[in-house]
Amino acid sequence: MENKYQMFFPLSSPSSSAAYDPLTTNIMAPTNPHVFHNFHGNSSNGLMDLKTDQKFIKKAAEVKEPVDQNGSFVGSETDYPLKSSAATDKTKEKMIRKPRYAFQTRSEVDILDDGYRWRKYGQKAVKNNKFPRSYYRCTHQGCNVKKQVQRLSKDQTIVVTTYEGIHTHPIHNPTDNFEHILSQMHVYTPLFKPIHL
DNA sequence: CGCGTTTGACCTGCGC
DNA sequence: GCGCAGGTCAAACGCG
Repeated sequence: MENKYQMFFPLSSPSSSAAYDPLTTNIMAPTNPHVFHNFHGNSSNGLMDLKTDQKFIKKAAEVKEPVDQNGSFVGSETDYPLKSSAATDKTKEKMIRKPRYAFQTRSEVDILDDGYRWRKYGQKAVKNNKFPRSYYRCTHQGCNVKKQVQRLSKDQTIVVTTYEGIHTHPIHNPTDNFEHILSQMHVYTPLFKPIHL
């Protein structure tokens, strides 16, 4: 299988402000692929360095489309209960806010092998999109990380992957991890300006 | 047999 | 209140 991915790194600001409250959207600009190496959990790195003092985020704003119209990476925080039936007023206040990161890759395959083991737990048809969205959960015991994978209706060569949560364990297969993928990846950054020009 | 996928049902939030 | 859409569950099924 060919492992050629094109990644859409963060752009400046979303072109459409309708669904993007700047308070709910974290634009990240990794200067090198190593920020992804710590995807399993170090909040001190660039990728995980998110705002933690945000107010309650309206769900509609965060879930709609994690990616802007230019096809860029955005991240946002989400907060909703694992099982919404338990979401009383009090539990809502205590709901764990999980960081959520979305990015696009140009790939022929839907599933990017990032080194973790995922178990698919659902698939849903998405409105205005002829491609279904797949829901995955990390199979590692005690790790509650989820991800959603979806192809863009506009451009079916683009795969949108949304990670939710932080891995609490090492990568399952270090020889085929996300960094490895990145090393094979074509960086597609039309508006992204590297630090060293 | 264990693990992962499929898929319909179910639940909840939101907009009207 | 109702309908829609997103997200999750869980039984059935497939595969190695």
